[in-house]
Formats: sequence, structure tokens, C-alpha cells
Amino acid sequence: IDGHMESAFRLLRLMEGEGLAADQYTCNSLLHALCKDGKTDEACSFFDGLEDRGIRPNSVTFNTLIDGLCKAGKVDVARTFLEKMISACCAPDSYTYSPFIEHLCKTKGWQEGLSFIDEMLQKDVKPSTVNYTIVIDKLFKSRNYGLATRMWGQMVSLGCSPDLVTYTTSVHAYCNEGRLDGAENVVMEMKKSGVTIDAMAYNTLMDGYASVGQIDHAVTILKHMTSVASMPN
RNA sequence: GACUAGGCGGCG
Repeated sequence: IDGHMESAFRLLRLMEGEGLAADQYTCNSLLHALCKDGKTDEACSFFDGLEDRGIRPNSVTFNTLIDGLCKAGKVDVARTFLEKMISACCAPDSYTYSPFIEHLCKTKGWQEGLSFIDEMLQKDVKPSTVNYTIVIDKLFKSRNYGLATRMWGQMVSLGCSPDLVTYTTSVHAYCNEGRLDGAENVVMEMKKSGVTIDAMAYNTLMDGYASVGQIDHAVTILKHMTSVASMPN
């Protein structure tokens, strides 16, 4: 759909003209396209039109719209859809909360983000690695390393293992402190736990070495990247 | 069912 919204919606009308009904997946994709373009008003109208199409919104539908609204800064509107979601018997899940956590961390600080993790726990929605990674990243970036470490522990104790992104935020944090030894330790941990290191992760480490003046190390990583076919960006 | 959330850097 990217870059071809007009055509996509034209096709939708064409389909419907032929008596072919779009399904949930199709509508969710279109909704996502609108949200990605920041067209939240249109997204909301499209959402409202779903019932007339005989489409029942599912949790992906709500999650997509909530994400679009949060990214557009319309958190209050997003909240109303969270309510609607519940009254429509769509159980909010970890995807539902991420956009709130992300946006609130960004605008009101990590405390607000953490409050949403608490809300999830209270409502018996199991937080995911992604939910924790968002707050941990924000904590790292505001240099709250103690609390970040505690949240990391809480994440693991809930059965959520750190993934590629979680580890990368940690590498980034060490690099920001000029602690390349720590960054290397994290990389070793990644390898030990079988996480495949991607271009962004290598790039983070490379930048870390460069920013501390160790260009030779940076070049070594760059060579390694090309040798394992992880295209630098 | 290839539908939804998080990480680095550059450009705008």
C-alpha cells in the first residue's frame, strides 16, 4: 500500500462494487496505511465505517488505530478507543499498551511510562519484552541505570527474555558512557543467548568506538559486518 | 493467513 493509498482505496471501492467484501485483514492494512501517513481523522472515519461494511474490529484494528493516534499526539483520543476496545470485548494486549508507554515516556517522562506497565499488571495483561524494552530504553537514555537494571530484572522474572532490540539499547547505553568494555560484554551475551546481531546493532557499536576515537576498532567491525553480510547503513 | 507496538546512524 505504501505510496499507493489512492489506488488501494480505489481497488476497495471496485471490489465492493463487484460485491466482494473486504475482510478484517484488508481493512486493518488500509487502516494502518492511513495511520502511517498521520491521517488520523480519516482513519477514525474509516474505523467508524467498518460496521457498515459488516466488519467487526478486532484487537489488531484497535491496536493499529491507537498507535496512529498516539503517534499523532492524540493520546486522549487513543484512550477513548482503549475504552471502546474493552466495551467491544476486545481484550487489550501488550501491543495495545506500547504506543501509550512510548508516547508518555517521550512527552511526560519515564514515570508515566512505568505507570502504564503497572496498569497492565493490575489488569492482568502480561507485559511483553517490547513493553519493557521501551521503558528500559528511555531509562537508559535519561541515564537512570539503576532503575533500568531493576526493570530488566522484572522483565526477566516475568518470563520475558531480552531480545535483539533490548540488547541493542543496552549496547547503546554503554557506548554513550564511553564504556566500550561493557558494550562488548553485552555483545558477547547476545551471541551466547543465540541472538543474531543485525546491522543496527553493529552500527551502534561501531559508532561507539568512533565516538571514543577508536577508528581502527570501528573499521574492524565494519569489515566484520561485510564479511557476515550484515549490510551497514 | 505476509494485518498491529520498541533499538543505531545518515538525509529531509
